[in-house]
Amino acid sequence: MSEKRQKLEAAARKRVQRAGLHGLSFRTLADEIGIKSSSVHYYFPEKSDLARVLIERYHEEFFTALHDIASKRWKLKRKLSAFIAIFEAVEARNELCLCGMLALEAEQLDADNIALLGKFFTETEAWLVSLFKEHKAELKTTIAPSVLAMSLLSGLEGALLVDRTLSSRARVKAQKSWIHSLLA
Amino acid sequence: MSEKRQKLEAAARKRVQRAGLHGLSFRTLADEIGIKSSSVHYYFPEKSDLARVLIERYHEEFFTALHDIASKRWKLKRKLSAFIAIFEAVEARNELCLCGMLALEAEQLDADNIALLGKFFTETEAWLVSLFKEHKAELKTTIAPSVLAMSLLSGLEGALLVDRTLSSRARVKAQKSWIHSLLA
DNA sequence: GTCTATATACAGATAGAC
DNA sequence: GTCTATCTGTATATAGAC
Repeated sequence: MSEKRQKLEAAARKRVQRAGLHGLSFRTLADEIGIKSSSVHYYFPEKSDLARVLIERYHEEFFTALHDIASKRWKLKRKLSAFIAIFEAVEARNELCLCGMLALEAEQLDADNIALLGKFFTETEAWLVSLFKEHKAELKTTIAPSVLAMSLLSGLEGALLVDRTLSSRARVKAQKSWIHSLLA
Repeated sequence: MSEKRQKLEAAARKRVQRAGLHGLSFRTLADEIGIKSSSVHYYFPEKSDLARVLIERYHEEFFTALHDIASKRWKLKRKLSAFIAIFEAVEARNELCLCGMLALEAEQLDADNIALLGKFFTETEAWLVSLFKEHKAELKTTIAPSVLAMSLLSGLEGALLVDRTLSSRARVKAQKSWIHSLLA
């Protein structure tokens, strides 16, 4: 992948995680990289092409991190902390989850991209479910793993959103202390 | 309040809860009501004025519902179900929480409106905290009421967002079953 | 690959007549 | 209160030269 393309993707992603897809324009994106907007169209013919690439790349990187965590010989508590740390890092950069942001803009996205978002969420939940099942002995709760997985992911996505309006990090922290209270 | 003004607010609110503030234009809003966009400016000089009114009205109605719930002689479980039902109703209309939607668009809002969003979230959490304290005996958990409150609200906001990409209602349901598992 | 130039559409907002 | 008309800005996208 060319250097320009990489710079474009990085700048676009940061902008989307802060201001949403509609908050990203080809003009300002081009300005930031030092080219003209018509040149951005050379790399991404339409805006939906750019959105698709951003989601796919985010998905890739996110699951690379998840696989890293899963491969470690750690206790459940530490693995979950590492998972939550991904969201803490996003929050520390004053950003939102790319897929969470785009989910809110679903009305403006095409069906393909919405499907990619759905895939991101269900696969993340599936990863959590397998984690909970693998470490079943370390969980002291009767809540079903799938409910736990959905609640944790929803909670983190919502926590980023609420915290943002208050310049706080308390809600992501709350998610962490809630989930930790269920561990042996 | 005039009838036109009321119609405008209702239509604007529905549109924002589906497509966000940027997905609402004075032109299409005017078309829907049967007036011209310049007439919309008569009621709401700038778009931020409309946003402010929408947040304030949503806040009002939301807390009217909360006060109704709090005044009932119900068990905690039933009160929490009624609270969650507010979000289920939003989801059933294929909408998002108005404040959750605007939180994602925070970058485009002015400071006053962001403050109103923060107020909505903290007051809702405070309401939940007082509810948990009032019904302390019905709670079988060591999790602090404030953590519980933040987790539940974040969870519901995030659940609406994730469910939307999957045309599902499973995540709001998961929030309900998670919180119910903590009740005596 | 990148540019200039432009087509086209739509946004928020205002002036001034009625 | 509502209109017509318009200003101004910005967006996506494309054509065609270099």
